[in-house]
Amino acid sequence: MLEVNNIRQNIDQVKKALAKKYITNEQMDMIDDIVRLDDERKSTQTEQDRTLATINQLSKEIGDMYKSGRADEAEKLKSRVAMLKAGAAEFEEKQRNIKAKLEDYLLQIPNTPSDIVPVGKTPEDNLVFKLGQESLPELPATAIPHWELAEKYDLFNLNLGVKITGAGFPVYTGYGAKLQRALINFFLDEASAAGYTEVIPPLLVNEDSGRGTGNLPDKEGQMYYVEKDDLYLIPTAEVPVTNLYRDEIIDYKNLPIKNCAYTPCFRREAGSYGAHVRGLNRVHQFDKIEIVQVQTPDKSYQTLDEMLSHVEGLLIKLELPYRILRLCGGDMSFSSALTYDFEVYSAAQKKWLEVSSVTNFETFQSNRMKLRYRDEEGKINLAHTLNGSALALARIVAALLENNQTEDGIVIPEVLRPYTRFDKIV
RNA sequence: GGAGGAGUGGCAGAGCUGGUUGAAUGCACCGGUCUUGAAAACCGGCGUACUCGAGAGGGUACCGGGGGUUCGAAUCCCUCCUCCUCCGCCA
Repeated sequence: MLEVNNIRQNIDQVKKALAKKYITNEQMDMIDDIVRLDDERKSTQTEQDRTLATINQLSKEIGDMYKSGRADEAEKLKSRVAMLKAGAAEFEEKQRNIKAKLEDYLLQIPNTPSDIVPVGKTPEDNLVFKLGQESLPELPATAIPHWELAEKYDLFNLNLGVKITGAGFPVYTGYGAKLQRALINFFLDEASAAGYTEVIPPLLVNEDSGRGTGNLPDKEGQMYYVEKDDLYLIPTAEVPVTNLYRDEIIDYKNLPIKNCAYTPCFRREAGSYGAHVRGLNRVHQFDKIEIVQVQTPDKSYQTLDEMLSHVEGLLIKLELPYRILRLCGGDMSFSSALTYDFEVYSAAQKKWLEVSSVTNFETFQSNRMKLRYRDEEGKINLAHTLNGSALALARIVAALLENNQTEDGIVIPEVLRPYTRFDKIV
């Protein structure tokens, strides 16, 4: 959620920046309405406060009158207070309506993209910020996609998932399951080594948490919802881990906060079916290690770079061909100020698969969740929040299987062998 | 799930027969005096949000959340949430 004062002070820059996200004319108009509504909110508040102050004053006098036995005078004042109260109630009603509308508008305005976000509408317009290698691997003609490899080596089974749950819920078996566990441990160890504190959060969150990170109300349809208990299954560990600091004021000495968490992630992915979602390319449940940081505004972009190097380091160690994209305004998420996507090349499908998304939200999430910090001077400000996948498993597995297939088995990358305790899937 | 108790400032803990209580007191924390330095002692400061004001400073709201009674509520009533104790059930 954008800060009203920021909109107020930099309205032209805000509008210009939001044009890069291709917001609608309706949304553009809301920006002016927000300032107008905020003016109304202030003046109403002032009037209301004045009325309440008078009521408080009179109530005190009434009390004194009763104490000194002037009950008749008190009765007279009471009727005056009654009138004032009616007025105060009106102001309150007015104020409630203004605030609701203001909030409604504010929630519909996406975050302003950073200056360096490329202009563009679709994924084709994303900037290839870095290509991890000079050429892409070429597999022999006999190479097969990962879902066929899975069948050949009994690594995972989607039909079994259909039987016990439904489409998009893979059942990992044997080497496949072990590979999964090895990757989780590898990623967690790497994050710990990079200074992240490991967290195991709940996998279900309440509405306030969903709202805090911006998943509600914007992406309500993406999350599984448990109606009976009014809880949502997490689409990413970002939601519980960032919300750990909701409504907190953190001392600047304790920043940055660096947390990592492994969790399964649940996504409904409503409406996306067909050939491009085959195998592990897009599933409803997958495992992911997420890194989350809370940082002061002056250092958050430095932190973003640090997170990028961390993720890049993982891909290098896994010897996977990758590229880094800087997302264009039209392709980045509602809450993001700047996002880099990491894609790995899955050589049998000849496809780039997104395996990580690293984002600086600046104050967009912290404003929603009132996540603040106290600076050297004791002043309280909104913190910046950032997160990134490090990494998302299902697609990493897909690429690993495809790229490392040989005549006599699938070769496990060197760094993973201490974790898998086998060199090759046969 | 059933019965009972409780939720107050960073923490501990008063107030809860309604009226200078945004809230005693202690601890913690910050500044100062003293000291060679430290400790102790003493003095002062020490919530958040919104709002008015150039500033000094003022106003409003908040004692788990929401609603109600009243001229006036941390204090009374309703409701929801959470925690504790006992019983039941269970990994």
